[in-house]
Amino acid sequence: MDNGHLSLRTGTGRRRDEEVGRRRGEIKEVDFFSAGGDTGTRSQKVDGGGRRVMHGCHNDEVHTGLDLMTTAMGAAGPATVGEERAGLMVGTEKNNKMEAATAAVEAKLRRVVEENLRLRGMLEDLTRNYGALYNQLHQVTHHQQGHPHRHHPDVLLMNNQLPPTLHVLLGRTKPRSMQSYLTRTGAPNTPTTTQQFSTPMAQREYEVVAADLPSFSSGGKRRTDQDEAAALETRDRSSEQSSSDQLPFRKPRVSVRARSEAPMISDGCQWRKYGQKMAKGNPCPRAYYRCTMAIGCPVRKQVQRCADDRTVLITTYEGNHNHQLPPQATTMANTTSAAAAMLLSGPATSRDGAALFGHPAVFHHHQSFPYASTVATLSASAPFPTITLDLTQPPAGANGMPHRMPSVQQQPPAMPFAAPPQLAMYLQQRASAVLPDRPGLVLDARQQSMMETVTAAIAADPNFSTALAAAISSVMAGDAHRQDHPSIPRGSTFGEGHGDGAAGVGSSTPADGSPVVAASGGSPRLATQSCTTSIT
DNA sequence: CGTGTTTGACCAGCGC
DNA sequence: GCGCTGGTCAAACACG
Repeated sequence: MDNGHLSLRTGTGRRRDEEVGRRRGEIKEVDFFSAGGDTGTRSQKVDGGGRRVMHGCHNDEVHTGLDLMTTAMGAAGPATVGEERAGLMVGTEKNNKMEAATAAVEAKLRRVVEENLRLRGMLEDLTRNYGALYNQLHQVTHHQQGHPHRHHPDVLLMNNQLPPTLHVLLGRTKPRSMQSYLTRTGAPNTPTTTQQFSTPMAQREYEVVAADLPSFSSGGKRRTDQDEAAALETRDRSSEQSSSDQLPFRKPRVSVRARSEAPMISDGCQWRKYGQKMAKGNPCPRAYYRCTMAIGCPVRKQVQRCADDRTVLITTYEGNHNHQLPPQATTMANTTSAAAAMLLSGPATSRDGAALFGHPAVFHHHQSFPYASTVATLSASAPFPTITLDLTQPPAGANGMPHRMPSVQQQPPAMPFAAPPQLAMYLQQRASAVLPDRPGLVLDARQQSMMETVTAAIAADPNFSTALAAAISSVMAGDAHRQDHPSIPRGSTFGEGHGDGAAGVGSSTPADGSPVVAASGGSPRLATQSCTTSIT
């Protein structure tokens, strides 16, 4: 890339640059990446006298030609016939010179356009290679460090590319578990898997999933003999299966960052606290809950305040509910599923995602779905993928996202729950639009599993779902979408739209009195009290 | 008394 | 092998 600049800035063009720069202090760089046809136009500047001055390489001739014409036909016109004849002869000679100069300039322009295209190709290659290398570095870093949650490189990457409202993070949450997984699943007996991890694009080959295997297994302990036997049986069975349908011990996780003073976000399910631990690197304890809406429901969640910002509540869900969710959540379940499908259908979720990145069609997808690339880049990197929904940041255009309006800073209005069907339809349409050449998009098992987790974790509560929907919609649709569906808020920070957890219960509590509050059992007060003491 | 929380202990995995 | 850490269990406790 630099070569292009250097080679094209040498010679007369560079001298003229320097000259002009001395006189006016103007731009010395040439935009090589503007549209090929208007390269010359883009490099023109208007000097103080209104004349066009050409900057950059090979423009001297252009400037000369134009000046010849303007001076010949301009202010110093012929005064007499003789002078006119002489002028015509002179003009013919000048026309010939001008044509020659024009031809030379055109030839040079063609060369420059070709060079421009070549440089653009180089830039794209470099971009792709950088992305691939970054991911490799990321993977290596995570193998070497044991604290993926802290200053996650994915988050840094996303912060460069995503609107702040919704960070969809599909990354490994526990690197060491990969080794564990490989060990448990008999990696030595599955050379394909290990080889995949050692290849340059290894992170895209983590096609190990667990759709139908035990939805939740503790990394912990105290298994009964039956459990152990079942686990061993599962292991044996898994080792016999292809690597594309196994991840027997962990479900994908959904982590939600929400700014709330409440001790726990309302997600519509009933939870029973079964433990609390001090986690390393965080003065706030981590509370462990399991779903009690149905006997044997494997869903667990962890609730912890962010160490850096105590107002941020991090809730991590794991596992899939084995029971029906509240009916009012069905619509949003579809919505989140559609959103997850689209998020997970990013270009790099394919095995050759890096190669696809530069594909024109995919590039088009990036334009229409700006963070798909990020999702894709990260989606295949984890055996224990985690979707992180960051609802703590205002969906403002502070990061310069062009599709945002200043008004998004406004507090979102209470969202009518009638909106989600529209959003669901929209999301599903968008999911199709993202990959038009893959109309029958089929998620792999891991993606499907993650989708289920997303749905199960989020779908239960209208308020939570609304906030999530607002975040997703604001990111994906921008203001254009809001014009179509003005009832959808421009974004919502969970907990702000309906007050704190306790206060927010009223608006969402069903008439039948069934608990919608984030609580264990039917005692909201107890739950609040408990959580207040446990999450401080 | 039933239900849910608290909290210390236990266990497994991992790194050194 | 040892220590650290995350995750879970279960007895003790609190509350309605």
